[in-house]
Amino acid sequence: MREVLSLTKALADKSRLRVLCTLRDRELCVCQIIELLGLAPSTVSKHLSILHQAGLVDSRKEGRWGYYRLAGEDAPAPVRAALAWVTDSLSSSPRIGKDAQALKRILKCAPEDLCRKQDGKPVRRRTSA
Amino acid sequence: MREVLSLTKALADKSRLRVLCTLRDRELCVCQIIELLGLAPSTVSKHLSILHQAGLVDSRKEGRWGYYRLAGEDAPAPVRAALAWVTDSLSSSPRIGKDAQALKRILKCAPEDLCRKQDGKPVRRRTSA
DNA sequence: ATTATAATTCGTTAGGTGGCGAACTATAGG
DNA sequence: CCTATAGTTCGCCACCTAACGAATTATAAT
Repeated sequence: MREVLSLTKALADKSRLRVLCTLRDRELCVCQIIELLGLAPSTVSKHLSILHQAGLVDSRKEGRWGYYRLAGEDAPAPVRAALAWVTDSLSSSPRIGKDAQALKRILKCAPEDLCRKQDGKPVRRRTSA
Repeated sequence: MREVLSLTKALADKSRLRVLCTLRDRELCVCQIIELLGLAPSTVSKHLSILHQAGLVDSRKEGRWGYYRLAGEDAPAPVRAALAWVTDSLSSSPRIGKDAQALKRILKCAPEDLCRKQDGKPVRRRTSA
């Protein structure tokens, strides 16, 4: 019961549903998810932590960069079923469609550019000469 | 998105998950659900209202008595999938097993007896004579 | 009609949750 | 070593929500 409840609680938030749907097709860097949601890094980190604790996403560290992806085939059946249900039920949602468009734009930027933008600083590589 | 979110929020509560699992096999009267959960009638009524608004349960009135059952085959696909996921994922939960046992006991009482007990009054039909 | 009662609605309260910024951690680069 | 930075943790605040009892509604029984 506790495991299922941690799943349903993790799914009971709009931002977290958006993250799961966006991760459906590709692994993403934290800074890319921050850009997508338009929320403070601390907030996004908390969301990802909740998804991770529920077992819905896996994560890996590569240097300073953190990457998240949907839980794989080795995940428990309830987790896999939940992911299938969510991504399926939301596949035709306008909001998720917009996110998919936004992701295309985000993927054109290098991750470091995103992080600079998030600090409110100009992207040096582009502003300097 | 809003519909899915109303579903996940409805599922993100222990009492509501217990109700759904208990309704898996049979329609139940409100007073029986109150007895099962051990919560105040007003609280249970709110829970049932949330489940109903999310489309997870149907209800009918018969005189003073209210009955609830799981949404049927005419329900939208996300609803049916959610119900299948929940009841399936929790089928082996100890808590749900206990509820199934408790339900057997509850079903042996007439509904009116349950309601009297809930008022803290003795069940007259049994205490008298 | 009056009373009893199954259930819901309302008002309140305590605890949970999402949001942010500041401080912190850990890694990359000078 | 020292600075910069990706990400997390912490502290705080605003809002939401589950819980209860009281009041209300609607139906059955006397």
